[in-house]
Amino acid sequence: MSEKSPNSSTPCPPDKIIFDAERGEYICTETGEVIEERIIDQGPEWRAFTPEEKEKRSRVGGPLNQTIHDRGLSTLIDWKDKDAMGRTLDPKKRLEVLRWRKWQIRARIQSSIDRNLAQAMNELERIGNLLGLPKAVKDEAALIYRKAVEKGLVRGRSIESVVAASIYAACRRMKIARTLDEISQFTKANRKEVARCYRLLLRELTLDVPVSDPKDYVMRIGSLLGLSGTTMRTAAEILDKAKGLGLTAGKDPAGLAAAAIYIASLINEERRTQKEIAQVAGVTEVTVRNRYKELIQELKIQIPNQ
DNA sequence: AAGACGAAAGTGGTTGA
DNA sequence: TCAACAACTTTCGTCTT
Repeated sequence: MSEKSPNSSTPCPPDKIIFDAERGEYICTETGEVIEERIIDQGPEWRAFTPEEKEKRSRVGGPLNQTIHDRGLSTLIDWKDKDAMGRTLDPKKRLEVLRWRKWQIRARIQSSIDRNLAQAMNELERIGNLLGLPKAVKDEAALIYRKAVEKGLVRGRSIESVVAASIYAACRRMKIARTLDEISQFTKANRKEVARCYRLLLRELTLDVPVSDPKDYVMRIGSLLGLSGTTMRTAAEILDKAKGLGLTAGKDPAGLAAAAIYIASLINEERRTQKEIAQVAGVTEVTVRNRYKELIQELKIQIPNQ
């Protein structure tokens, strides 16, 4: 699916390629092109300053960032000063229980953010992969989510829905066209909830997100339908003109893109049915038809028959 | 038989009082 | 908080290829 390969045909002088260890990508300093991503860092994920430390931390078991999740089975120490049989505890025992409680609460607070993040990253990775998102988008989403956790926005909301909202926000910012429906499809949370979280993120984190452009959808819809570059370019031109005439305001960008694709497919004799296009665009045929009708009318586009 | 078209009623979200 | 409203969906009947 990905066209990116380490030895792609694009000329990029070897001395211009640098390795970005943070992101795990090889990047060309000339063009900014990502040569290869998902490089596995073979080194340890910790630093040791003394030989003893190194000895102590040698790797056994999984990596440090594995998800640690208590599955809701963590022990709770009751606030009542009774033992399991319901008897009142003697004063000495009481003090001891008090210490346990304090210790436990502290440990939980300290690890709660980490645990939350670990679970969220798991979830993010899962959804991101199902949607086929590039690493850069997942990173952006992770960053947004982390900020949300730090601001305490996740409290009272499900991790899943906030993760989904972060992904949506990241997609919007990176101009990767994905609808809310597509993203919430892989989540237990419904679209409404994800949308609400998304708006919350925008407001609380003051993310600036560019207005979604129907042209962003053209590429994806086009390639999903196996259309030629010419057709996609035609569709983009149609959308540009439509924008100039102010036809795009308040309309579903996916629907507009679908209609533009439909028209372009007719012009370039790569005909696809309205149903096919509507399906991959995530709108109905009716919407495609309505946009189509508006576009050819307002732009005075002639469809060559046959 | 499948696709295109359009009308009518229903739905969820935004806006403005 | 509620009602009006625009955009979109669902459903269905008709016409065209």
